[in-house]
Amino acid sequence: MRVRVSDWDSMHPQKEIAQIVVSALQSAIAAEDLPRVGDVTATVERPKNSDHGDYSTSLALTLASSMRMAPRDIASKIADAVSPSSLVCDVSIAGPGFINFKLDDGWLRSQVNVIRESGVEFAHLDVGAGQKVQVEFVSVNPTGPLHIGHVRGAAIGNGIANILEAAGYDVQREYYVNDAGNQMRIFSESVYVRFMQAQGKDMELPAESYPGEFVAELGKDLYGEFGNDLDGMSAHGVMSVIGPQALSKTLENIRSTLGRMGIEYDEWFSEQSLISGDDFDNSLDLLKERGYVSEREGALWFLGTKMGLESDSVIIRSEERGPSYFGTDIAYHYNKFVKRGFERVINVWGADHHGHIARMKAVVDSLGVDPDNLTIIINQIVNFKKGDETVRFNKRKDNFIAADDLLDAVGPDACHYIFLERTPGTHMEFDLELAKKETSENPVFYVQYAHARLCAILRSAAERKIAFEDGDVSLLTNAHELALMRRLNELPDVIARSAEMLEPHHMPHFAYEVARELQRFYEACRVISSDPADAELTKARLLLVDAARIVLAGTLNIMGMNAPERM
RNA sequence: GCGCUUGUAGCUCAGUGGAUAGAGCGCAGCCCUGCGAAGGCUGAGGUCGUGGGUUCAAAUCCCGCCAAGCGCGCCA
Repeated sequence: MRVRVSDWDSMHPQKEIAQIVVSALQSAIAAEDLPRVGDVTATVERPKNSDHGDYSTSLALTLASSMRMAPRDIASKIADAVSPSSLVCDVSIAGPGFINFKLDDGWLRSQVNVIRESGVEFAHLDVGAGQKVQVEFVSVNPTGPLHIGHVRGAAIGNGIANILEAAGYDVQREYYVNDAGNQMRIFSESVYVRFMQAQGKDMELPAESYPGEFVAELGKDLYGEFGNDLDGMSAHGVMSVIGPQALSKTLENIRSTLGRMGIEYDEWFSEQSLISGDDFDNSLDLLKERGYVSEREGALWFLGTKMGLESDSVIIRSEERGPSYFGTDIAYHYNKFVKRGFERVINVWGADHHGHIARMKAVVDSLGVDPDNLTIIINQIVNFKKGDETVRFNKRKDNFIAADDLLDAVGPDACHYIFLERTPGTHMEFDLELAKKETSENPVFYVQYAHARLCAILRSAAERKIAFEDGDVSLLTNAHELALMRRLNELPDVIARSAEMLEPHHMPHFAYEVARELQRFYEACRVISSDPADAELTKARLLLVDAARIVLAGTLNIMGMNAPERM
């Protein structure tokens, strides 16, 4: 028999209990209390109803048919075989055959000290085992500032990267800069026309152009900087000077917006470098070698149909023989997997690119890389709501709202929280008024307020010169104290699940639950007491408050948010 | 037409094939001589879009249908 617990390697309660279940099952079988079975996966979940304990497994129900026994009988054999541990104080059988586990109060209390000693790292895992993972996100064309729709991808990509880091992966954050191809040429031409207009020349934008204000300003600025030096130069010459300048200014604009969100990239990867270097040629050679390329109608095609796709796609266009966007994307993924050796790549894309997923997976496959190593996360577009009115934006018409406007209006923290709170697949509605509200209607505020309140208590203790380092956690016996400790110790489970499923939305939900448990505790348990008889209890509760502060701040930080000490 | 995504409380959203489907907001009511009331407690509110199927067990998996969003280029 082979028993699989899960893929997790490091210590957290859920996984510990899964191991307890597996050992119990194995020893019950060894003792011939239960029949032998084939492969078994032991899943331990957190029951919805807290009356059912802290953790629960339906293993007995799953085994019932293969063991030809009543589920409750199997459950009781497993439960009897559970060996004692400091983690669990009670194992019981309930319902049709669930085995429920209750965490030991003493263990929960000891964790207060563990959290205070190790900081939020107490919840960090080694499931990633240092595996090289790349998270590529935002990657908006550098032809203008980010708009509000891009902020969701930024929050999600950054959140996933932070979570994977906490789970022990070696994470690289990357922005793919589309600085080659058609779009870039049109951008350069638009900037050039605006540049000439700033000079007073009567010139009109070509049919294909970026008519926006941003490009107009860019042309004006560049004229201010370079106008005199470029006098009398050919159009081509001028463009070759101001084109790259316009690009770097635009990238600087994007970088600064992301910087406001606290997002820093390890690499801004140039599309052009794939062509000027040898990645494009090498990836093409590899595909040719493996038989996935053919020439037809003057163009070079990727034979997607050979991989089960509906159609083939152009790699090199017939007319000017330039690589298509898809062509360079092949080279880009070749570079990621083959050249740079990422074991796993996660791309966060907007919903308008979902048609590209199957193609990209097929490309990776045909390059000889397991397509499962490429995960593409699609975030649906966002509707913004102001009161009852839906705010529409449209890039073509240039009436889009800049990401910076959103950050000005509601702040980076609210953006992180609200975008992370919903799963990427929801066609979500962002309520602008709510995000701004400084009341408990707004979960962002509720959570940050809870943290500020903890800090206020600790400040107050400091002012009263209460030293609590030597406090005794065994005095923490109140139901609200225990409920809070239970919650704090979920963080490793939450990180494990978020990392495994690549689902950042568990983080804000957890942060909210911590804040709520905290407010209940605060309401029920006076922390700093003026009664000398309570001096020891005060110290113990301050230890708990400090541990809660560490967990809440750590959670917010993983979400890319600040944990304010005052508000 | 084809493909992808979504459909759960009045609204915004969670929900790992499992136990009585949850939370927030909103609504009704209640609670503070002290650490931050920017808070806490209680209650009402559901044909899980719809029709079949698989299963000991389905909001969850499979198929059909309906509705919404997005995409189907030698654009990126």
